[in-house]
Amino acid sequence: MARATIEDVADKAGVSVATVDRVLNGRAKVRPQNAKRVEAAIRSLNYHPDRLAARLAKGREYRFCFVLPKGDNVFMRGLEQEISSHALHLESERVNADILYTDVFDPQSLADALHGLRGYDGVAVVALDHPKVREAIAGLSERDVVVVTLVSDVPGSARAHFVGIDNSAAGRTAATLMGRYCGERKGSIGVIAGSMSLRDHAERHFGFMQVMQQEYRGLKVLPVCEGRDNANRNEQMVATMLEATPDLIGIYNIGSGPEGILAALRNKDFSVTFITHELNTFTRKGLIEGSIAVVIAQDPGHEIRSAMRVLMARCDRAPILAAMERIAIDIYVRDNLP
Amino acid sequence: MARATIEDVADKAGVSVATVDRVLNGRAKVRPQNAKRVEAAIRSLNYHPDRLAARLAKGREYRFCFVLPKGDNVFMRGLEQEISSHALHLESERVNADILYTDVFDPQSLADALHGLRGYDGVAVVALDHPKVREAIAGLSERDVVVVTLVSDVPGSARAHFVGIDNSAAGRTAATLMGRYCGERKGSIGVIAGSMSLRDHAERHFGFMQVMQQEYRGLKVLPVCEGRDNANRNEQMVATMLEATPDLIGIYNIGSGPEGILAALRNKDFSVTFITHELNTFTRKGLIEGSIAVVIAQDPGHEIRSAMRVLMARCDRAPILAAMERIAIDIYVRDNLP
DNA sequence: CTCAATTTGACATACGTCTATCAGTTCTTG
DNA sequence: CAAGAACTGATAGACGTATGTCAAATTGAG
Repeated sequence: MARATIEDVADKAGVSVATVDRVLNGRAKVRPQNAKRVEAAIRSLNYHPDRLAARLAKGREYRFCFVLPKGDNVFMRGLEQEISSHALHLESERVNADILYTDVFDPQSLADALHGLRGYDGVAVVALDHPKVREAIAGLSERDVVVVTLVSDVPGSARAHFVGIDNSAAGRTAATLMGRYCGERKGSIGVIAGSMSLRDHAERHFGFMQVMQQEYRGLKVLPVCEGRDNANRNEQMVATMLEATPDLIGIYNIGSGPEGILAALRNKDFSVTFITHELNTFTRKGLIEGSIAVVIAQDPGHEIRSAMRVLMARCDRAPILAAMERIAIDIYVRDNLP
Repeated sequence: MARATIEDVADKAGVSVATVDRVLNGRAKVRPQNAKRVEAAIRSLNYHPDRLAARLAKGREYRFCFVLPKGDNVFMRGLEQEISSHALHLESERVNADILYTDVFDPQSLADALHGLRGYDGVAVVALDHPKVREAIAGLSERDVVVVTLVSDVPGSARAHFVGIDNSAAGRTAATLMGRYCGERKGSIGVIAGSMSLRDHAERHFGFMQVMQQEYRGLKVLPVCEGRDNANRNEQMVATMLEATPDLIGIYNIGSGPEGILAALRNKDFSVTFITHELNTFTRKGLIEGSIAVVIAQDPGHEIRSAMRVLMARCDRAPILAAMERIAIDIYVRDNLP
């Protein structure tokens, strides 16, 4: 048998389609007795409104805004590219996606940007975990704007969903691989981060330390060096580190700017196990030539598509499919590159 | 401005909507001169038919059939489960998915099953690479049934698409991780497969050997043991192997039945690096307790969703988004389990 | 039992496309 | 240049839902 329509429901419940519609969309008062019968009919026919028809009828346009950090962070630029290429693909789904750039490191300007957004049905934001930002998210939410956090979460805020990975698990993953790759060898492990005030960096570091301390006591983890995700600073820091630490056998790069670290390691003949995050031209090349042992990544394409799907579903008050929206912690070695 | 409709195109081209429709859907002959003008109008307005409206109007029902091996292979049962749970989810997309079970190891019965399919718009098949199967796929294709191969490909056949991973790359990935995990240690590596006549197993073995021979000469790879994916046989084979090979330091399990291998390794105190395929209750538990070092996997949920999307797109003659349909070779360690 | 308030039903229009029909126009061909 | 063939336009109905209007039915209060 074909799908049930709203008319079937009306027949079954012995009321008119108008009344079914009133129940479904809370359009007007319906006597409880009738509402009950409608609901029973819906259940017994397993009726679900046809989303296609509903969207067509509503002529709804989804207006979304993606709020991204400006700057030359390769990963963020990748996200940006995915957004534009998807907005194109989604034109047939009536999705309009704008991109707004803000300063990553300044909670106030991010909060201001969020407060200034008008006319959007949904907002996806690469957020900073700060009270001002949390409050801005609450503000949007109150105005019925669906908010999802992207890549970096603001736990406990009014966001409807977080699209991204568990960063402390990512850090633990890095540690396990570092420990296993180093095997029986003993020595020091250097850790480079962008800034420990970035929640994702701090979380990765936390997870990394947790596993290293519990399971790989033979490896001595050096204090974090903060390079602000800048390749030149990273290069300099690693060069210094190499001089000061003759027994350095591994480096974990928590943030961006791996090319600086690679430059500093150039003449170490791949003897230092280097684990870093995110897949891009530099890290891809590093994996292939052997200078990078492992890359831990999240798929920006998946994240953008997931954010769009979640925003759309939330706007329609439709359920989402958890398994489909889970963002994986991807491990790449030379041989499983996409 | 809002999306262009078929009417806008008709106006712009100075013809009627009927003519535009004839051009779009090849419904009847249109004078070349008019066809040109319509196409120009489509381009200049960047017109794309609204898929929602089109689907609604066509009232199209997609009828798909998934052809899976019968038996108790955990991975296949996982696929099955994903199909049913998705068919449910896709009821709102008008997708009907049946499942047909066949004998994996018999090309003739698979070919017969394929020949016997009637009334489907699309077929997804976990195939065997055999001339009879290839011919059966060609037959379906001629009757305008879209065929995609799932998990195991039939290269050079008339299938429209392959949904699955590159198995020789998966084997290489396993080898790289095995080599790195073993580090400086020297010793023997055991390899267990279901059957080398299964294309995916043979390919994984090929990739594994390729990397081991080129890069990890210190490790001696033993000849493949074929256990028909049976846990008991696997257990027995590994027990024998352990006795005969005192320097065994790693096992690569190409196929299914890891629980047998785990049983045989029980009292080895995790000193053997065990790498196996696919995520399930056994391998998940093994990763957590430490008896399995790495699991190489493909996401069955993703594969089913991808197969459905590809089938739908091909039926509509719509393009697919390659990046979205790429199935990744997933690497799991204890810390990045979903 | 009456009157007003509340609830309901029937119907119309719209969303953008598909499909079909039929009369009307333009083109071929002899 | 007439007859037939090839093409085109106008229009209608369908898909399943949303939304609005208005009259009819039901209810509750007094």
